[in-house]
Amino acid sequence: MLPEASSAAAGRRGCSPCAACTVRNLTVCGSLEAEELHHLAAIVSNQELHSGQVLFNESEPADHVFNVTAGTIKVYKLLADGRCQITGFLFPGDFLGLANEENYAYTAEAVNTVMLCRFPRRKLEGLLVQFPHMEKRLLGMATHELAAAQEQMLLLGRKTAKERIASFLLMLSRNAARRGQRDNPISLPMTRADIGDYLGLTTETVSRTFTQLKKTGAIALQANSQVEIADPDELVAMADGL
Amino acid sequence: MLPEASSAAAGRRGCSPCAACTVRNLTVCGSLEAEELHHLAAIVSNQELHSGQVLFNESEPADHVFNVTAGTIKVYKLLADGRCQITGFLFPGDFLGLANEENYAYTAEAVNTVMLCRFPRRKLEGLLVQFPHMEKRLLGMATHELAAAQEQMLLLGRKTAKERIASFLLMLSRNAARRGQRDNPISLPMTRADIGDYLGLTTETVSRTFTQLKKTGAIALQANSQVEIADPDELVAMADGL
DNA sequence: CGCCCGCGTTGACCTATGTCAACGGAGCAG
DNA sequence: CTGCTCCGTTGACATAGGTCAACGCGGGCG
Repeated sequence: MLPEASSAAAGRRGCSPCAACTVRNLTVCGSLEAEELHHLAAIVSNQELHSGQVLFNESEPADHVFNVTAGTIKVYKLLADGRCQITGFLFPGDFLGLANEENYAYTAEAVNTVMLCRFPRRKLEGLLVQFPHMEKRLLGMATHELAAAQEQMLLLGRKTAKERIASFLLMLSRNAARRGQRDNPISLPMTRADIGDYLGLTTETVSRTFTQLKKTGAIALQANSQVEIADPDELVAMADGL
Repeated sequence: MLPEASSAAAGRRGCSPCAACTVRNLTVCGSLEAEELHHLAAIVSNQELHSGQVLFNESEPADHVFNVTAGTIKVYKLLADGRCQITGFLFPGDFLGLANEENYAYTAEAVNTVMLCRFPRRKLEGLLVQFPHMEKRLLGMATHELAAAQEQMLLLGRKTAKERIASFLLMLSRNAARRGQRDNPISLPMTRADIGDYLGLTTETVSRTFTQLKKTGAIALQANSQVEIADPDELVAMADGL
């Protein structure tokens, strides 16, 4: 199954699959020249995951790093009694698996059908030495993620449920725009429980808050888990606690 | 005042101040050879801050990066109505000011008297090109911070007040150990309000939780804001929600 | 075709933590 | 010495959001 999907993808993309990659410019690979891309293509393999499948578990040996090319991944940490904190949703162009330690610091699980590029960590580290470009890009991406993490801490530590939901919707909207997709009716591939676990709320509170925003006319819920941002200014003001 | 402090520090350390730096091995500078250190020493200047002084404000142009050599810095983000989230406390050996964007993403303020090394960002970026060592180390530090940020999200999103305080104390203890200091009576240079703003709690809740831990015998409050961890195992269990 | 089962929603109620207020001690300034 | 002011602590009370429970819908499977 997997090899088949992999070769099919490679076939679609010609001799160097990476050269035709549609999300390349969003990620590490965007920093490379055609010649360098070949080195990358030589160590990459493709992988497909279905909803609910786990890519790797927290504290497993961190042998690979990945690039999402399609679908949505959630990344989370668990407490002993099952309490869950999702630390991020990853979309096409996002990178995951980077770790200092020998082991992953979190679990990664597919939210819907996901396509990934998979790189053996050792080999990628070898390439980093050859291509400082890439290391620089990686540092930039890590710095960017760090800023996002700090924003999320502000949300988790100090925002109300309404502010959290508003911030979340705006984040998704901006994220979609950054990836070149439409930014207004946004799609929520994840469940209410996932949203709750990301925002430090319960499903019930997420649901109630959505209905509240719907009633005030800030958003409109459409078919297929699409959400229309009816009043963007209002939502922005809400997200910032104004 | 500042130049005086700076030259005094340089004098104490001999011709290349960095060579004698006691926190060098904890930070970026630890990845450099003697020769490389000279390049770094050429662009560094020293700075002193007193309690409450702001090193830089959120959204100010990010022209410098810093290394803490003594004291404690708090780094925070504010909401329009004054709600505050401290995203980190920085101790000797910690690095701050890294940003992708043109501007700082947070405010940095001295908790007590602080000594810093200050690097012009442009010049440091120039050195990074020459010394891939350093870029690698920086990436490692960013990755480490990212893991810490995810841990903090779990804390803010899902832990109870007691679990937060226990986690906080253990974090400080481990941090002190990493810097080669004693790890048991730990010192809390920051106020209860600061601790609250870091843990997403109010001063009152922080205070109440400390007294609760004191009563159960898990910790003991000593003079000079020192806290003794009386029952480490108990505290660890508490921090993990067991 | 009809039955589950997972998901979202809503309601009633509960509680951890926030809010508001008072107070005592330590350090600093006059 | 004396009186602020800041900090930490404690108490009484309020509330946002959690918990528990019920229900409806829609899609996949038998």
